[in-house]
Amino acid sequence: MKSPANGAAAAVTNGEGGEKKSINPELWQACAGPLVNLPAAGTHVVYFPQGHSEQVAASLKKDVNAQVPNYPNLPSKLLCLLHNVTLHADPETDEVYAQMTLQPVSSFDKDALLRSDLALKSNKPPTEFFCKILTASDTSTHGGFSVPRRAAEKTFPPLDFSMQPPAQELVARDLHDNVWNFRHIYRGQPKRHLLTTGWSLFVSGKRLFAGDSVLFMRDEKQQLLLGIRRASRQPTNLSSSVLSSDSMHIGILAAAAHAAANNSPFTVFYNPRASPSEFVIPLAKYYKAVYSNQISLGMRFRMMFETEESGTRRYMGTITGISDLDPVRWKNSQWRNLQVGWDESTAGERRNRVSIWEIEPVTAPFFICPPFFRSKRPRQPGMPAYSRGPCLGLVMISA
Amino acid sequence: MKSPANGAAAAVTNGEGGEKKSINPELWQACAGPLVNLPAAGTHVVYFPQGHSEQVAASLKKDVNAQVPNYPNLPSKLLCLLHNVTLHADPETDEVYAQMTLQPVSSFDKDALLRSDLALKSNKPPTEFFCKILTASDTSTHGGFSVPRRAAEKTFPPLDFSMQPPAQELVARDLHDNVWNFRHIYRGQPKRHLLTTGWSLFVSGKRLFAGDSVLFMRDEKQQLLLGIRRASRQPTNLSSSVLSSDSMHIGILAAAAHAAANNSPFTVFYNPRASPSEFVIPLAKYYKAVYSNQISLGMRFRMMFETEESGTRRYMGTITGISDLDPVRWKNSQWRNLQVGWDESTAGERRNRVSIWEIEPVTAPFFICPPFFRSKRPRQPGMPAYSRGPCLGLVMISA
DNA sequence: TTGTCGGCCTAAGGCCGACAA
DNA sequence: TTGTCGGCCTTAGGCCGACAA
Repeated sequence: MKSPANGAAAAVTNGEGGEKKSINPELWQACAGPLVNLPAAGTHVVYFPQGHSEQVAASLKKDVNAQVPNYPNLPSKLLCLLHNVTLHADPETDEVYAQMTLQPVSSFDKDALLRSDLALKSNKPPTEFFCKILTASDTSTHGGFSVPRRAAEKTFPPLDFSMQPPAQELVARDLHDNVWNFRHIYRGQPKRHLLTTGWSLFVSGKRLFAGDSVLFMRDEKQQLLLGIRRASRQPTNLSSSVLSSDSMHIGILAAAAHAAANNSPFTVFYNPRASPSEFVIPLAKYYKAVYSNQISLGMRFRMMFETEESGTRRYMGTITGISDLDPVRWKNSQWRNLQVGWDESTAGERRNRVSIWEIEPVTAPFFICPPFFRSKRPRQPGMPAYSRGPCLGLVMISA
Repeated sequence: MKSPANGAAAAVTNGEGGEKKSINPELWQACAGPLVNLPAAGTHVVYFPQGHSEQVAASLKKDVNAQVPNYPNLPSKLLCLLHNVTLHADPETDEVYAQMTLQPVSSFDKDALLRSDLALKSNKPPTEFFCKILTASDTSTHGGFSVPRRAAEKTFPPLDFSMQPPAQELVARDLHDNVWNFRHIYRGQPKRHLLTTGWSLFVSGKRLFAGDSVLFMRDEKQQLLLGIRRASRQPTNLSSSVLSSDSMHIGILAAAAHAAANNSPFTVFYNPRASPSEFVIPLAKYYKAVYSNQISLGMRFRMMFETEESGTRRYMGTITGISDLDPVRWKNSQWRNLQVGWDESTAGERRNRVSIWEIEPVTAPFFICPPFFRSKRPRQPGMPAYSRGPCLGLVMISA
């Protein structure tokens, strides 16, 4: 739990048994976005096959409602021990994703909950970086890259201003540890920071277009790191030539069902920029949300969203309904079972369904010493059904 | 069964519900290679999940022996009705593949066998085309494409030799119906055919390298068609960021098992250049092989292979063993259960295991009126077990 | 017959400050 | 502060026949 970036081991695997290079966890996190929070290896998590299926659907631009058979023996959530987390980046597109090895377990004890909670709280603050959305000028072959002033001053090594014009060579490494060289110069009238020589090689090599983002940061050795984020939400339906989308959906469910039936480990890939929501939730986060928040119609809440330029901001909303997202296949599932409306009319693109662990209720702030640290079943009967009922199946036993 | 290219419907789908453009079946076939023979829609086939699994493994450069659970209820072969065949090409790589909708059936009648046999025989001879492996000069930015003399004379529109030098504009369409323009000129000392202007755009657009192949053909309207074949056998493990390879293998098997249990349709993708062998076999082809060929150790046979430049040639070999490829998961499977040796020492790269329908026995040539057109079980007990036993499950009933 | 090279010309790449949003 | 443009120079692209495999 003390390894970098939420306990995730960082590795790139070039195919089976291929050479492994380490991926910088801070750079991975920066590329993944400020809302992504991977659970720590060795802790307990709650896995939602429904959300996993959604990610596949999103990756394929396909409807979830494919010809997928029902798996009546597969519950809508699985309590799992997270054995392993490795960070990856697609060698072609630099798309970041994480591989997690999960093992279903039938129960957890107080200690597991404490460890999960501790891991959540021990998250390092994210490393500082700067992120710029590329303009038409940045990506044109005609010129170089215009570096925002503050970004250059904060992230790049200082220039020697006795030179005329001040300039230096920058060396930056990407997620695959590939080296990129840039000429950094401070010139023009008015003066500004520019990357010239080497920049267009980077743009064409990564196939960047206006609207995509580039980000720079420095690691603990002060070395420059370089990541990208693509704007184009167009799902790369590359895999379609190998496997039908039906088979993929079935594969997800069958793998989880098989693992659940045998309590055997299974592997999932989480792609933060492809998926609308995380589907492997730290146990403590899940538990706090379900047992601390009393959900009711009309309830007010806040929720974090990512802004352009990789910032975050909260939006206010109201719970307008509580119902199953898929009443046929996933009855009584907590996966995005809250229907919501948003305060701001510009919030049209925001999702109209969320899960309880994604929101912060405004009426009932979270207390430092929540009731769930009592042993056994923390709540008595008589509470609202939606905050308790679906929790059946997550059995906490005394240590 | 009279539609072009073995009854396959030709379509490109750009994602779910996207615009559909037709794929030229002759061009698809030329890109797929001379050995590929798709079964006709509406006929019966035998589907081998084991072979399907091999294709996924090959696409991922992964071992088949992943953490895939056993599916004891899934037989090693499924008799299916082939509802639908559509031809596709990956929009990124031009990789060709076919999508087939299969429905497991429990039995077939004489008529089904006859229809399958008829479809096999009604295959049109493949359209003529020329295929050239690109040289370093062809792909360098320094020059154009050197067209083999015969190819230019056979496939391109004739030049006007009164011009000095003789030249023309060529317009060719690729699998996606994209148009490529080339200047075709006959010049130099000695004289030769060249493609100049437009060629390098094509090379960079398709990301071609020396060793890849390009092929030209003309359709029935005398329009020029243009396809590519990549040399690089490096599997594009693109899909790895979406689905773990375990889930893919499980998905294949679970989809087939579910369909088999319910006699419901399912969809498979067949990628001729990724897969070592076809895994959807026309019923008649399977039946002839299994019931006409008496396999024994030491038996001599011939087998077709694809040469460079898209030709075919036969190699001679000897059966050296008969055994299960995977005795644990696929017991008594006919999938590549023949161990073979090859006459030519240069045959080192050829497979050491084949399936019975892939070979032509030298000792027992196929007769025009084989015994399997008799109704009911065509052979009596007492025949070698390997040519009969595994056929259980394919039940032919009288019409 | 066709792959590669040197010569030569041209179009695209790429560095610059001007200017304005 | 920074996005886009015109000016101007450099480099890589690309067309040619020579030559040899």
